[in-house]
Amino acid sequence: MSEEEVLIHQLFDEEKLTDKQKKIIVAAIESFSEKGYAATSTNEIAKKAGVAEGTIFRHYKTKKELLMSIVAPLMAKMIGPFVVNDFNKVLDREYDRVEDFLRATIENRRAVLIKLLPVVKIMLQEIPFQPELREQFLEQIAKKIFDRVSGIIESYQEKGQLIEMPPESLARLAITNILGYLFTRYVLFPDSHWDDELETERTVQFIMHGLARKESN
Amino acid sequence: MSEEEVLIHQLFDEEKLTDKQKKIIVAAIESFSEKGYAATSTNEIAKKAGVAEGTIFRHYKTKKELLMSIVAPLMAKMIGPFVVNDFNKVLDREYDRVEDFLRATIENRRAVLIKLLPVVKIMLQEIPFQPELREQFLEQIAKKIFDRVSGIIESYQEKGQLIEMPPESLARLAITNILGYLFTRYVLFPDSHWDDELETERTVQFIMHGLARKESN
Amino acid sequence: MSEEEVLIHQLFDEEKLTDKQKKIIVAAIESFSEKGYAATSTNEIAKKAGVAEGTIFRHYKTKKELLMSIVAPLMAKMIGPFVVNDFNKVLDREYDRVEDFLRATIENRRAVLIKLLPVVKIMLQEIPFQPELREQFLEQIAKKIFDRVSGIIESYQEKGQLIEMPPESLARLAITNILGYLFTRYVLFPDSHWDDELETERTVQFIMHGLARKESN
Amino acid sequence: MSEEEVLIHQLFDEEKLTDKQKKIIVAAIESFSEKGYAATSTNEIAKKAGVAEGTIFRHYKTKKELLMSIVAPLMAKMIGPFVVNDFNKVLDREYDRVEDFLRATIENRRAVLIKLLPVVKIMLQEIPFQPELREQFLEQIAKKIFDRVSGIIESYQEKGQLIEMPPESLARLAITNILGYLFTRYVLFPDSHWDDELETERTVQFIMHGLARKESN
DNA sequence: CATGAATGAGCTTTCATTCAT
DNA sequence: GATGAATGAAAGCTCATTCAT
Repeated sequence: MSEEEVLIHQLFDEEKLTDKQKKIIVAAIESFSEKGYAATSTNEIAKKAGVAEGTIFRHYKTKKELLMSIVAPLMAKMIGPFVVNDFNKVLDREYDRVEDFLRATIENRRAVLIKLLPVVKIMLQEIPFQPELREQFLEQIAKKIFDRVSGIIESYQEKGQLIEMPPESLARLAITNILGYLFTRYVLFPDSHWDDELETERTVQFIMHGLARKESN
Repeated sequence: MSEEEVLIHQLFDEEKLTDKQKKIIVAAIESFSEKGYAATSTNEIAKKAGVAEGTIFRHYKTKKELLMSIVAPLMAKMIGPFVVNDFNKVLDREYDRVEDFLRATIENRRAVLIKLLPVVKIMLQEIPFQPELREQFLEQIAKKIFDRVSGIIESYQEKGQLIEMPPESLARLAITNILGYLFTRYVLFPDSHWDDELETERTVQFIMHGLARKESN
Repeated sequence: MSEEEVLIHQLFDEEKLTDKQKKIIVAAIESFSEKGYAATSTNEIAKKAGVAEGTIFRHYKTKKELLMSIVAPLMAKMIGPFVVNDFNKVLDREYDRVEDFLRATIENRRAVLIKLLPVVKIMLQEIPFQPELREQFLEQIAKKIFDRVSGIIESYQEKGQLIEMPPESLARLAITNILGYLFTRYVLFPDSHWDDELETERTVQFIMHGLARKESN
Repeated sequence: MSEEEVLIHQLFDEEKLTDKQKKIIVAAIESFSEKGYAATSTNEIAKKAGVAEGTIFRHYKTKKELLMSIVAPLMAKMIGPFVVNDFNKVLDREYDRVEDFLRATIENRRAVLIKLLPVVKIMLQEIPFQPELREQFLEQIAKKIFDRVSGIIESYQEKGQLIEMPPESLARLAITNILGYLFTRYVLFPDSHWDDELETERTVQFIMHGLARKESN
């Protein structure tokens, strides 16, 4: 299975797509992520996909609908692991210590990010300009993840592993660092040399203990 | 002085702009940040600025040149405080403790960000698509800031205030958190209720000590 | 078949043109020859052709490509009769005397000129400004015709019918007179009264004997 | 006096032109002859002339008026030698033989053509598209020259030097050959190697005796 | 289903011309 | 007289979308 087919498969696992549809999606993802949604013409997508321009509009009423059909499944994917019903309990059992939970989360999100990187780029680019997308993202994705993470954090607080601070603030800080790390690693400087394991560990340790030297240690 | 004039003044302090040019710049910033560069037509900018479309092209040979004339000065502004020659020494004296340095830096960058927020949005949006911008940003801005912050961190490490870790990693973590905070505060959720002083303090404390509860306390 | 269809057929005999394409070509020829290439707008051509402006650019990437698509086949037509492989031999047999060859050539070129007159005008107008056209014309058309005519002249010289003079100079003089005649007749003063047969004969006689009165006759 | 000043002086001998006006004229001639009237912008002329665009329109109400102000004096120049009142008599006396008259005319027109070549090009280019120019040229220039040449020819006919044929036809043939020669020499192939004296002589001999070999010689 | 020619609104840019300075 | 900023119409060209085949 080629890399593109993996991407398609990741995004549209259950949906039935014709062969041409897949080609259109792949071409659109490539062009949108390279040049931006507004700067990509449907003609260009059609050529890259090897289909007639009319074929695009047979499957997607408008260019925007094509965009949405790409980005929407990504949102579902992103929220996925956090909305499994008994996520908390599972986590509680699986990861006794916050560090382990963080490490696992980073690895988990990293896997998704790498595979879907172009689609993630498209989503981030278009969120500011597509109110529909923005709303969907903020209320359905960001909020849910945020709430769930807050819940998890609370449970760790109850176990006395985390400092006393409103869980929302802790969630913000934790999420910022995980996403900041992945963003720096894969979007800003993908070409630098990275020792992933080491840098992950540093990020985890930083989240836990900050960067102040402990005098008494 | 209106808010717009402040923005213009902040960006183009030394440059001499005609009245029409200012109007064009203000209109372009507004439209670009609202709808994106590619989705904004020069016709729209002209109307909003109250000038003829031809007037835009008298001052800026192309639409892209107009974009660049807006974003380039921002870059200079961003890098400004970090390239003052003896920044390190000043800081060493002024801020004995890392916390104070962090707090001051957050406040300092916050001021710039608030005033130039729309331009910052434009820059972030277009960096992925304008290779010229991207290169300028990465090599001239990001790298310089990164190096300078690394230097500052080293000096605090030498004073024994920071943990032993490659300064570059520490710099990444610190910058991520400051920008992540400002981004969340002003770009993602500008409309939420924020207790700025408190949240700044939390961010600083987090950077210093992480979010693990200290057993010995 | 209308006059326009004849023109189109003459130029694009083997090519397959859609109906709209034919209309565009006809309209472009008309406008270009009347107002000149640079002074004709694509909007005007579209209106005259009864198609949308976009349709023009679907078939021809640029306005210049439209021009070239009109003029290029003319060049092929012009060179046509001179590049038939065994042209010389045929001529040798067919026209024993130079006079007969001249007369036949004038009639032959006249027929092409009349049918394609507007296109000829366009070509002559644009040769000085389109380097591509100029080069193509000089090297591929003018040179070939010139060489072939020189060859023919040489064969008549060998038969003792023409004076001793470098064939190139003779060719220049002969061609100048034939084209000069046709140009005067059809381009400069098409509306004067012309006795074509008589004037052709005069031209032929002039080319042969000049305009000096033969004292000894 | 530079080459440009010579050109200006040749065209506008008696007129009083300001320094800026001269620069405008020179720049316009250069651009018009290189790119064509319609394809030359006033902005381009202004830049090449080193004046403000407004200055052009201070001297010439429209772009077309600028064109006319360049081409009109050329027409006067062209007709010049032919309208001197007693041209015929002078010629009769000066050039007893037709050959000498032809030779002198070629040399005379050659001098004008070389100096004013760019302006001649402009005129030839624009005659088909500027009705005003066309009319002026045909009725005032071509006709007058034609008539005068016909007259001269008649006088040579009366002296028994030229064959019996309507003088208009003879005039057409003679003019065609002189212009055809000069056009080939200076416009079509200015860069070829030319032995001017020899080629002139050949042209004269051809006009006189044609290119048929005289059996009795 | 798929095509691709056709559309016409809209795009960026250029133009000749005006006019306050 | 000279300037050059300003104009807005018009230029060449692109676009998302439609529809007959």
